[in-house]
Amino acid sequence: MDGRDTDIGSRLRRLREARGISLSALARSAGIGKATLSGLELGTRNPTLETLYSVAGALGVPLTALVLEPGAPPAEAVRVPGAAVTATLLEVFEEPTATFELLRMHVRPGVVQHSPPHAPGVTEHVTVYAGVLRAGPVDAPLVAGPGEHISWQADVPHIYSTVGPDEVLATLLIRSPRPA
Amino acid sequence: MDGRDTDIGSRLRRLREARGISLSALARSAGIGKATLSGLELGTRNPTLETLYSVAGALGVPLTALVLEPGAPPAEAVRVPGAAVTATLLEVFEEPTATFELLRMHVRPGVVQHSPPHAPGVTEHVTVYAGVLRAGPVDAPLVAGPGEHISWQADVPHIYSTVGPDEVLATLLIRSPRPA
DNA sequence: ATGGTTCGTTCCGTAAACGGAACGACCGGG
DNA sequence: CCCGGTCGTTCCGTTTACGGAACGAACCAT
Repeated sequence: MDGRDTDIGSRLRRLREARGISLSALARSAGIGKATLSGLELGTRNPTLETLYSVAGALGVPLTALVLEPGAPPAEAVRVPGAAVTATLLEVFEEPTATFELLRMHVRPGVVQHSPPHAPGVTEHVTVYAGVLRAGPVDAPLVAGPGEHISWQADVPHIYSTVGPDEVLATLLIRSPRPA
Repeated sequence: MDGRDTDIGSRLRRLREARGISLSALARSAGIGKATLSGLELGTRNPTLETLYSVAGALGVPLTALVLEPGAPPAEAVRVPGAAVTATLLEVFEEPTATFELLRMHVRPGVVQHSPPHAPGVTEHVTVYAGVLRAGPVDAPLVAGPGEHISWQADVPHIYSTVGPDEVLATLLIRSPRPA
């Protein structure tokens, strides 16, 4: 019953420590008591919605960042039946010279996904979060582990697959130059 | 102060009535009191996280469906007073070994943003969409143009600034290793 | 009419989330 | 050594969210 609260507690503590601010300081800027924040991070409290809004606001994150459910399926998932890759479009940027699509990408192990060539000049940029990804042109694929970033020209046939048994989680950025 | 609660209340009532179930029935299946649910829908209560989980579960919706405004503007921008950088959190990834925060970042020209060091091991990864960005450790900043990607260790003081008169648009990925 | 059912709200005692204060631990500076 | 400061936790009185019960209203069948 308190498992979820503990989840939120540890997630909250990591978010706070990632910013390098103290518990006292965060409590102060959030306008809540240190006891409240401490108990929240330790999972010994069942926070009120108002409290959650306060800390989320002080951290500068949306409330959903604190209450993210691990098992919740992403609503916008684009799933090609039987394919290795599932992608969720995060945002699209329309720039004068190009269009950018930022996606979150899952790659299931054991399958090699072939992708047809895109329009000329299109490049793909992947930042790997988890697992090891092998991706790129079919004749010259690249490999990237957690935290690494790879790019390639996508106007030729290219592939996505995992290296090893683990699922790959990454962000995929597709840059499509605007036809002049 | 209760504006947000009212928001959740009316959204909850809509979700319930869309399913054609009564307040009493939902309270029963959620295992909470009718008084609690009534007050929640009317916006006269400040619900506990546990209560929200119960209701969301009984409705068969993720918790974010109650908390997130579907048509809400991306009003999560984090603005440091008088600073050059405005960032919007796109997503948070919780991995066994690290936490990733993916942000969309704007950098205004003409100002140099100084950022204090983060926790040890934190790295930042930027993919530039538009403009030219100069960022990284204060003593060794990196430069990236559109489509380019740079990374650096963020556990030392670092800066963000533009090169040239144009605003910079980029994605910022912050990787915070989980303390072992 | 009348009894039985369910509706959503309000009342109320209890459990617990809240903030302030005190605590020991830790850290430079004098 | 001994401060003054900050750290995160714990203690404690106050506030309040909780569920059970009671309420009036609406509805239906007899």
